Formats: sequence, C-alpha cells, structure tokens
Amino acid sequence: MSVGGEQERPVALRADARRNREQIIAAARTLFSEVGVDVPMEEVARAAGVGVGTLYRRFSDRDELIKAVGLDNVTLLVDLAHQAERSEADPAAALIRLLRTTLELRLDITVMALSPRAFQAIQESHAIAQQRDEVIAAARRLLRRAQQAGTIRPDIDVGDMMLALFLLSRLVMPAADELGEMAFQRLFTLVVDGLRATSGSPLPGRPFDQHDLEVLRQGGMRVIDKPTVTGQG
Amino acid sequence: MSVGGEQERPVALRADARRNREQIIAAARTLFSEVGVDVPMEEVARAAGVGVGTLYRRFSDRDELIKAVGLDNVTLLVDLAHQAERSEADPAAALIRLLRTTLELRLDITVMALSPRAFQAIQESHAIAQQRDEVIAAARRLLRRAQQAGTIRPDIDVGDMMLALFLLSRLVMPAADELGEMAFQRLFTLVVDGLRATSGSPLPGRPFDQHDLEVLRQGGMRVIDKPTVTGQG
Amino acid sequence: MSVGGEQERPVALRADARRNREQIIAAARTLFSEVGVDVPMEEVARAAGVGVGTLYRRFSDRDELIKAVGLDNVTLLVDLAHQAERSEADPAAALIRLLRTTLELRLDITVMALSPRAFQAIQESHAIAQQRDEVIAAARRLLRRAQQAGTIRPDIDVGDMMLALFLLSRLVMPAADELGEMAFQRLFTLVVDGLRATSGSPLPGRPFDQHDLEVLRQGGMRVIDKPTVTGQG
Amino acid sequence: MSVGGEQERPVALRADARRNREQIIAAARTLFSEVGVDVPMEEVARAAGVGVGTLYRRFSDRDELIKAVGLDNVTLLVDLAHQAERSEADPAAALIRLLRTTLELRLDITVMALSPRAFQAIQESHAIAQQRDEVIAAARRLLRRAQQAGTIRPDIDVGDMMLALFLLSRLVMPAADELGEMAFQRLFTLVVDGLRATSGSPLPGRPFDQHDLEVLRQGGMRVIDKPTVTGQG
DNA sequence: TATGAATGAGCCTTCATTCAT
DNA sequence: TATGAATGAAGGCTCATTCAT
Repeated sequence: MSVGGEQERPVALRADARRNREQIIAAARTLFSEVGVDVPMEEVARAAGVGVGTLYRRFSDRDELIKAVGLDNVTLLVDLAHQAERSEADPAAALIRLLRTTLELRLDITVMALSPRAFQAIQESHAIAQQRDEVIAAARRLLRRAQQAGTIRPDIDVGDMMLALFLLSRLVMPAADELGEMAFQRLFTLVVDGLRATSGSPLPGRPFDQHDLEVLRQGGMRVIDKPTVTGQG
Repeated sequence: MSVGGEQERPVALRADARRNREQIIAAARTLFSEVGVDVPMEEVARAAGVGVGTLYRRFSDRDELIKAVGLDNVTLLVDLAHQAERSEADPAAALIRLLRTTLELRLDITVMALSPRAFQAIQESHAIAQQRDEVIAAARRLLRRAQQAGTIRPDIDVGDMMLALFLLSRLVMPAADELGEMAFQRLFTLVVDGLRATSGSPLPGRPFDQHDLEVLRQGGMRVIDKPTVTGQG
Repeated sequence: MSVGGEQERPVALRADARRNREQIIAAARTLFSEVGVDVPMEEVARAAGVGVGTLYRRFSDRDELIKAVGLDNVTLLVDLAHQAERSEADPAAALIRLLRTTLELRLDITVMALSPRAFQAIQESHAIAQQRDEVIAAARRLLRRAQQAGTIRPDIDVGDMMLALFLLSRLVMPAADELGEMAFQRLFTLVVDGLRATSGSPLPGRPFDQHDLEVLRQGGMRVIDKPTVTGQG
Repeated sequence: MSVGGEQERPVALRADARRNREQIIAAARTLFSEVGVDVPMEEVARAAGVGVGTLYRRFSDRDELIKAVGLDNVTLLVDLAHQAERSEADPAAALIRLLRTTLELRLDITVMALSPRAFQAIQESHAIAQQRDEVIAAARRLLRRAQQAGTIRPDIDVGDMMLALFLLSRLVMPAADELGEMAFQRLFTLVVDGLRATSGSPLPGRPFDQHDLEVLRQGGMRVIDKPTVTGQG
C-alpha cells in the first residue's frame, strides 16, 4: 500500500518521527473536517500532541499538510472503492455503502475540496489527482452496473453522484450526539432516495460526468463558509 | 405582523445614508453567502462602494451587520412564504418553488445559521426569531397540505425539509456560469425527488420537527468549513 | 471684557452663532477637565447640543478648541486674580481663595497644560500667554505680600505655587459626591498647609520662579496619564 | 505570605522568554507611568525590544499586562513597606522614605489606579488586592507610630496619606533633568510638610481611612487626563 | 530533533476631520 | 448655516511561519 508521490519523504523516517507524522495527519483530518482547513496550526499541533515546530518540520506549510491529509484520505478511498467493486452484492448497495463510509470516515476532503485553499493545494498534487481519478473511475463502474440493474436512476453520471456526496459532506456528525447522528442518517437516506431509479422528475440538463466536475472545480461553482447548524464554537 | 425590530432605525435616514445602508446590506448578503460571514469588513465595504467607516457607522460591528442581513432576509422570506400559501396551485409545487427562490435569492442565512458567529448573532434578535418562526410555520402548513395530497413523502416533517434546504444552500451559483447553474438545478431536483412521495426507503429515526431543529442548532450538529468545488470563483 | 487675540472672529457673530460658540466652549471646558483633552469631538458636540459640523465650523480643529477654552479660562482668571489683589483682606487668604476658585471652576487647564497636545496648542497662542503671564504676575504680587506678612513660607516663589496648584488640579470633584468633595477639600487644605510659614523643613534647591516654570514646561518634566481614583469609565 | 497569584506562570519559562517577560514588564512600568496605560502596545513592545506578537504571547491583552505590572509593583512595595517597618529609625522618616521610594520607582500604579481601565484590571486580581492591602496596613502602622511620636499630624489617616501620594505621583521625573528633579523634590517636601504635626489648619471633614479610599475608588472621584508640565519629554 | 518563543502581516474597530445635504 | 454622513489613518489583537534553545 505504498503510496508513491511527491509528498513522500525519500528516506524512511525513524519510528518516532513516523508516529508523529501519523498523529499529525490524524489530528488534521479530524480538525479539517470538523473545524475547517483554516483551523489554527497550533490547534492541530496540540491535538496531535506535538509542538508547532514539529508540525512544521514534517509539513513545510499548511498546504503541505492539506495535501498529506488529502493523499492519506484518497489512498484509503481507493481501497474502499476496490473493495466495493469486489463485493458480489447489489452494486447500488455497494455504491451507497461506499458513499456512507466516505462520509463517516470524513474522507470527503479529497473528493471535493473543502475550501479554495484546500482546492488549490490539492490541485498541485499529482499523486492525489491520480488516486482520486481511480476512486471516481471505480465509483463510475459501480454506478454503471447499478444503472444497468435498474436500481439507480439512468439520467445521472458520476459527476452528479459526487455532487450529492459533496452536499452530504456538509453535515458532520459529532461523536456523541444522537440527534445529529439521526439527522445525518435521515438526510443521507433522503438524498440517496433521490438517486434511485424510482425517482420521478427528469433532471434538467444532461448527466454530469467526471469532466464536467473538473470544469466545475476549475472555476465554476463556489460553495460557502464554515456553516453550522449549531451554536457551538 | 408589522416588523419593527431592534434592528430597525427609528428615524428616517437621509437619502444617501439610506442608499448606502441598502447597498451595504446587499453586498453583505452576497458576500456572506459566497464567502462566509467572516469575510473582511473592508471587502464588504468595497463591494458596497463605501469606506469601512461608513459601514461601521451604520452597523456598530459585524454582529449587527449579520443581524441586519438576517432580518432583511427573513422579512423577504415571510412574504415569499405567504405568497406560496396563497397560490392556488399544487402545494408541493408551491413549496418547492419557495425552496428554490430561497436559494436563488440567497436568503438561507436566516433559516440555518451559516456559522457559530452568525448563529450567535441571530439568536439575539427577537425580531428575526419571530419572523423565522413564521416562515417555518408557513412552510409546515404547505408541507402538511402536500402530504395530505400525497405528493410529498409522509415520513418527514418541516425539520427534515429545512435540513435539505440547508444542504442545498451549500451550493452557490455564480451569476454567469452555465455549468454551475446546471449543477445547482440538477442537485436541487435530485434532492427534491428525495422529498417526494414516490421515494423508496423509509427514513431511519422519526420525522424531524421544528423543535428537533432547534435542539440541533443549540449544540448538536456541526457543519464545516468554507468549502468550494472550485479553485476560485 | 473683550479678549482680543488671534482666536477672535474678526466680525461679530450672529446671536445664535455666538450662543453655539459659548455652548461649545462650556461643554469642552467641562469635558476637557473631567475626561481629558482627548475626549472625542463628537462627545463635545453632543454635550454642546450641536452637530460635529457646527463644532468644526467654529473651531477648525481640536487645537483651536483647546486654545479657545484656554483663552476663555485665562481671561476669567485674570479677573479673579485682580479681584483677589483688590480685596483688602489677608493676602494669604486671598491667594488661597484664588487657588481654590481656580480649581473649583476647573480653570487650571491654562495654568499647566493638561497634556502634551494641550501644551503644544496653548504655546501657540500669544493671547493666552499674555493673559497667563498677567495671572501669574498677580499671583506673585499676592505671594510677596503674604510672605512679607509672614503667613506664607519664605522659601518658595510663584513657580512652586503653580506646581502645587497643578498637583491639586489632578483631583476633580464630581458634582454629587460628598466623599469626593471631602477628599478634595482635605487635600487642598493639606497642601496649602505645606505652603504656610509654619511649615518645617527647608525645601531643597531654590525657589522656583516663573522662568523656571517656563523652562520646566519647555522640556523638563512630564506628568502622566488620565488617572483615576475610581473605577468609573 | 507567599505570593502565588493568578498572574504567576506555573511553570518555569525558558531563559530567553523570562528575560523578555521582564523586559516587557520593565518597559511597561515606565511607559504606563510616563505616558499612561493607554500607550500603544507597539510602543511597549519596541521599548522592550520585542515584537508585538511576543508581547501578546506573554500577556494575552492589555489588561493582563497591567495586572502583571501591578503585581510586580505591589510585590516590591510589600518588601519596601516591611523594610520601612523594621528600620529602628523615626517612624515618620521611615514613612516618608517609603513614599519617596514608591514615587521614584514609579510603583504608584498599584496604590491608586492610573485610569479607569487600570483600575478595572487591577480590581480583578485577588493577588494584587491582597498585597496592596498589606502595603496599606504596613503604612498605617507606621503612620500610627509617627502620630504617637507626635511627628505626623493627628487628624489624618492612611487614606489621606494615599491621596497625597497619588497627587505626587502625577509628577514624573525624567531621568536626566536637574530642574525636573528639583521640582519633584521641592513639591514632595512641601506636601510632606503638610502631613507634619506642625501644620496649622484643622482639616475639614474626618480622617480618611482605607475604607473611604475604597469607596472613593469605586465611583467617587475622578482625576484627569494625561497632563504635562512640558511640551514634550 | 522537538519544542515553543519571536516575528510581523492582516483584519477589526475607532475617531478626527472633511463633505454632501 | 447646521447637520450628520463618509472617509481613512491608527492602534488592537491573532496567527502563520521562522528561529533559538
């Protein structure tokens, strides 16, 4: 599962250094997801149990950290996507489970950039792009199979599905809140229902494919601020 | 149902001052929606064509500006909601049009606070709360009628609908971009399809009502950072 | 009681304009004394019952206002000083009453500038300097008479007395506070006791005359910030 | 009588950090005293030879800096007061030397708050209040002894003495100015003469004790702006 | 190497002064 | 002319990043 990319340290890190690196990425993944990619670097360092100096030694600036988290995420996603493809089950079910897992693991940062800054950063990474394309390709294959099986509506393509994923990614479920969890599950189900074959209205325009998604990313659509449904800080 | 709230200027402003005030609110509405409520005040001022000083003369601080935009939005929404109720048409269609207009006019800030800060600020305004409750009540009445007509799925309540609206609000359509516009329309339709009676899976949990929404707001669910689908708008 | 000075408007002001001018000076005298010469101009205008525009029409900037207040004060002081000289009474008593009245009317701004800025401003006014010199000369004559009568200690000159006045001027008595008033009266008496002939220790150095005072003003001694004995804003 | 207060850093600072902290407090003590507690933070930082960021790292805001300076001052004062008590000499002389040292070291900020802001800040610190009370208690003991020895006038209490100290604190002696130094010494002596037993007039009202001082602080008396005897220091 | 201290640029807000009504 | 609106410079504070220990 070696990744191979421009983010890779050329030489193997010492055990403790590797541990630091992983703790930082783990902390950043959570905080990026819950607080946003603008979270203060000190907060990331604190959550990782290291000093800022160490953080900066591992990741020369915020963008590098974003890329590292992104690569880590997308690497996991490639595995998940391949697993989904390999499962014998109903392709729609596999696809939906993939979506859900992506959200539950908060891996969405890579699929759709979280902020202009994150997008910028991720754009620069060839390794991420490559892996992401593979995830999308796998998702697309699953989608096609589900559409042929008649369980997902025929008038969408993988771009539409990614946008739906993106929407859902805006809801983050704090660990210990039952109501929030329920809200997420309900909305997830509701949106997935919209993806199903039984859904009524023909969608306006034409199916969105990966290329459309790319164009959209380049300069089309903005989505907005650190929103919240809560009063929490 | 006269508005008169704590944001209301008691005395008439001079013509130029009123014009500036309106320009500032308009600029803030757009920027809050597109960039977030943390957008630099200077940027708001510049977009409104005034100096920062003018902005601060009208709105003593950022929170006041947020409240003013919120009240302005919700006041518009009350009108729209009542119009929707009065329309003889299919209640589901009226409801969906209300959702769409809300999004197109970027009035969503009031329905679901965009950030902890916005939430705080809006909480303090009795006038906003009152108007918002009226909007939600009207939406609920429409929802009930549509459910009785069998055109909206029966297992949801107004809270679910508001959450769906919130999700969609994360997609903002830049004026002159056809692809972005199409993306929005497709996703809007897709999510609305999920709201329809024909939709398949029973939603987990129980219908979300306004009270659940309130609880969620108080401290339940977080949603995340200034996301983007694009590199830059 | 015509003043004659570079601050004088060349032509007579209309009655309402004159009234405005006087109200502004009165407000400024109080606020300069109670809040400091850095008090916001809007606050001065409000206290005077006019708009800032009017204030600035009468006084081109803060320095002009300071000069106007200063000239007004010193003009009053000249009268008071001459009255004190004319009184047949004990010269020490006359002198002490002059000091007390100066403080109670808060005319001290002119004697010792209230801030670097005020000092600067006042320096520029020939009219003020002239009147101030006359006040000091009168005080000096009284002082000499009192010293010859043996009621004021012989080892001081008018400069020392002015410094004592300056010290006392740091205590401002809010209108309706009995304790504050008592504090002022006690300290006033205590300092005056230090000026009396019965006082024990010979003062170090040599008597401070008006010239020393001038030198001190030019660049010698600083005194400090908006102090308070209270928690009030 | 160990100090340990809320301003105390619990852990030892790194050598350079400690040095900076001390330089900042030293710079702030001087500037607060000479320019006022409203002196720009950048100016404090510059005087301490550090950047603003460093200043803010040590003291989270201006109030914390004020408290730190206050605690530092009052801690020194407690030592000085106890030394004064221990000295075998004439209690009046010891008391007067204590007053003089307080002024020469510019420790007065704690005894009488320099501004509403300083007062507020200092109020919040239990550690400062405690130490200040001890200083005042020691001063009171000295005062009593001197009064019993017949060398200080009997009709005053410690509150009066603190007010006298406050008055004198308004004169700040710039290091290298002989005339300013002489002015200070003369006025100091003059005021002290007013405190002596030989002084003539009975003071109006009643002796001011520590409680009166407290009441006065709470809301009674205001004293005024950044005054100066000079054009510029 | 890990740490956390220092730096300084950037955004927030206030207010002196000018200008339009 | 009186008013109060508009401007923008200045000072407060935060935080990304660099550097000394």
